[in-house]
Amino acid sequence: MPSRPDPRQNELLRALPAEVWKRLKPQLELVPLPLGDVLYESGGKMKHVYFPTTAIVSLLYVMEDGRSAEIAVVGLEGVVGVSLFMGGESTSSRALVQSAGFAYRLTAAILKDEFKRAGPMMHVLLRYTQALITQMAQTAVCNRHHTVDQQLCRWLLLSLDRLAVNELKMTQELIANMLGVRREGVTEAAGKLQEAGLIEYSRGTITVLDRLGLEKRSCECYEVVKKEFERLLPDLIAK
Amino acid sequence: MPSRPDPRQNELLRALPAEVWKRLKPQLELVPLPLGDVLYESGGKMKHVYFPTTAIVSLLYVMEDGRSAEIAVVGLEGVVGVSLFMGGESTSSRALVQSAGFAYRLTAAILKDEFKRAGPMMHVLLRYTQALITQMAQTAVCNRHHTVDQQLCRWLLLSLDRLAVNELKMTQELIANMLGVRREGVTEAAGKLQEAGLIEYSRGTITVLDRLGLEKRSCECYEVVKKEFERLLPDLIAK
DNA sequence: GTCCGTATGTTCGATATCGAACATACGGAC
DNA sequence: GTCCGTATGTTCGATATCGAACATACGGAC
Repeated sequence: MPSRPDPRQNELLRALPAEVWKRLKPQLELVPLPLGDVLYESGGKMKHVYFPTTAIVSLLYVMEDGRSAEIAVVGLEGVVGVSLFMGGESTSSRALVQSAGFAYRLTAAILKDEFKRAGPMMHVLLRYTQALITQMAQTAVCNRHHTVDQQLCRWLLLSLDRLAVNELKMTQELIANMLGVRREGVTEAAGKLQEAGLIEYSRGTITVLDRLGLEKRSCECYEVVKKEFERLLPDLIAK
Repeated sequence: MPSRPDPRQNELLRALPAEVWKRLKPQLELVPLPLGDVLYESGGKMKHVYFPTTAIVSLLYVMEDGRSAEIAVVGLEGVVGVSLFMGGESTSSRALVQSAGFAYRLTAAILKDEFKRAGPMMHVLLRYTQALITQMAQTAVCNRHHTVDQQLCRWLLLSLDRLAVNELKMTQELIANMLGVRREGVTEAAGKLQEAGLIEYSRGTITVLDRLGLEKRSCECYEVVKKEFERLLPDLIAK
């Protein structure tokens, strides 16, 4: 893990005006997020919201029979725990650390107080939630219509966008759980991508060699989500 | 279509305290929503939000190749156009009238003004959005793991919950578009349900005979979504 | 350097869904 | 009552994914 990161690496925190930032900065608590850590369990009460800087967190739904599927992925562009300020206190999904790193967190009480001011923080959070909704909707469509090959490309790209490096610490088994397919399916799809020279992998590490190539092989879902984030988030500061 | 309905049939409007209601009531415009009407097109600018009373609206994503999938369904328990107050102004999905009826609408400007007061209306809308997020997440998982048979049950139940009657005006072709599967798949699944005595249908009308039976055949997804709505929405008024 | 746990690779039959083509029959318009 | 558009029914080969079983081989611990 890298050394103590700047909280402002998180795009939402960076978007806050100085006045708000001054108020919140002392309340932020740095937490290391090791791979596999569970930030929220389905149905559990949320005590914090997390603003990742170098970590990536998957929002994962686990079914009664143990099968699972990723609903969305959150990195430095977002926040984990939107249901806290939306009013639910809990979600029906699990928040799982997909890539180790750091995050800053705020307690539920402090976040809700700040949200209630109905100022810049609220606007930033709501706008991000809107982008998250798009990602979830796109996941639903992608699950319905696209092949494992395409989905793997989409997934790699979405993860990559939330990291500073082009290397993912991830086994095929874990990716399979995220995509909600068999491990063998991922092996096959990843094999094709490696053969095509787009990625390289071995035992828990995937290196992306040709990002553009991945984008070409991916379904439209990646582009749609990315563009929506770009549309909603760049002018955060102006709000 | 039934005669002029009471706007308070819509659960979100009903949840508003008298003071807010007095302010908004004169601004509400009754609109008939005929089957197949498109309230928003993907990417289009939203001019209104719609509070259905007797109509049902599908949030549908249409892909480049024309294939589609439903992301969520909205009826008297909700509102169409959450991205308007979330900050996006538009969504990447289409809002399609799935069952004819009525809705009341507010202009974007009036809704945003009311939202900005950060009062009961805001809380009601955010809480509903949280429930909508659950529905979308569940759709993603359901698309990944469940059979067409199960999904048809889930879909019928979700639609039924948003209607006053146990009869749906819907062709199998349209249901197929919603579920994102072939029409033949729906014919087969519906055939099984009819044979089992759970539903009865002919040329664009589906009557549910045995609701409990449908629930038994459905995947867990229906229950999860329903319970989350019940958890989030009954205490709306207390907020 | 060796061993062993675990990540990755391969194969095969089963199954759900697809895509296309065509058949049937309901029910409103006339 | 007849006609015809359209909703529903049926069949068949193709394909993606599943589920299970087993093989291979990397790389850290010792």
